[in-house]
Amino acid sequence: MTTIGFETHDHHACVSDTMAKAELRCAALDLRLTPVRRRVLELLLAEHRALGAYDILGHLAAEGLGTQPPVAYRALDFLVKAGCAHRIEALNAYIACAHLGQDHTPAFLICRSCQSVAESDTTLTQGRLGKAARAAGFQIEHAVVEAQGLCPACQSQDAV
Amino acid sequence: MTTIGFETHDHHACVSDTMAKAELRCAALDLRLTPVRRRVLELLLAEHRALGAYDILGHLAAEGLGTQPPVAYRALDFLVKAGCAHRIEALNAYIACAHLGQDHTPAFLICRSCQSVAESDTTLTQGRLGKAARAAGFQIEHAVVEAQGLCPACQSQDAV
DNA sequence: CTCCGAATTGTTATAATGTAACGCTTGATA
DNA sequence: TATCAAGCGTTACATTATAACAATTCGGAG
Repeated sequence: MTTIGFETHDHHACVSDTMAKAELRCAALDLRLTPVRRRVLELLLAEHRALGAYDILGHLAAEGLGTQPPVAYRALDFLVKAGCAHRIEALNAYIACAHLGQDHTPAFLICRSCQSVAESDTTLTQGRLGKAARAAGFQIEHAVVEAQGLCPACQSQDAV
Repeated sequence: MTTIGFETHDHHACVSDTMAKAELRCAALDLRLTPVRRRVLELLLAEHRALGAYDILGHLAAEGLGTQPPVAYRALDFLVKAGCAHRIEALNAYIACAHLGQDHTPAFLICRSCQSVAESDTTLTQGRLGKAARAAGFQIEHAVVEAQGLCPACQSQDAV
């Protein structure tokens, strides 16, 4: 289980690496990473934060890539279905996937102070929730796990 | 860890029991369970399903208890803060708490076919997510755990 | 190469969800 | 009874999301 997001890291490499992986993934799955879709993924990758659909749309509009809501929603839906991005339900927002290529069930750690989001791995059917589901005869298909709180950096700042 | 929601049960008793507990809880906490708030809780309890704010508002309007969105949202916010109801982020909807009186972190099993919702208990800081959070130095304040899939009844029906 | 069909994009309009703000009412209490 | 905080009614608006259809583009079949 690895957590990505709060450590300092080579962000430029992190962005270009992930874009490269996304290219490969889409090619392999015969999905078309069109200019709008590619740009939306870049925008998401540029931050380790969740962005709302209308934030994205603002960037796209500024760059002449689309002005109406469906443009942003379509690109985001594509990226989510392709596994290149995740939707954060608690924020009505989207974030680039930090575990591209691995089949995984994401769990998020969302900082309420700086809005950064870390992506951690979980497994669907193991652990407590899986146990409870089996006991109830419930068949899990998709899980939303989103923890909100304070990231390490913001804990320190609060203490000051 | 107990799961409530998919078993057949004495629903009338389940509703009146929970209303009684809610009365006590609000009295104990010096919170006012006003007519609108009480009615909203009853509406939520009447179903083991999540209801949207505008579903609730529809009922309230039909009963002359309020016609504008803030009426429903205020009552729902009150119930959530009072611990008598939970918000289901993945559905933008609300459900009555099934573990009233126990301090708990709810986890939900949401049937995509019949929309029924079961509430299960989890603990915040134990388990995999807690482990990952501690490893990352993240301090969890609130967790959203929502699994979507098929409840036992709907699994059988699908098989037919 | 050209045409076809499917996928994608452009656009309009609107639906669904959620909140800010302000004034009135009510109920507890000093 | 005067006062004040909490709750409620209402208007108006903000934010998030989608339906529907026309126009365009792309890749492959012929």
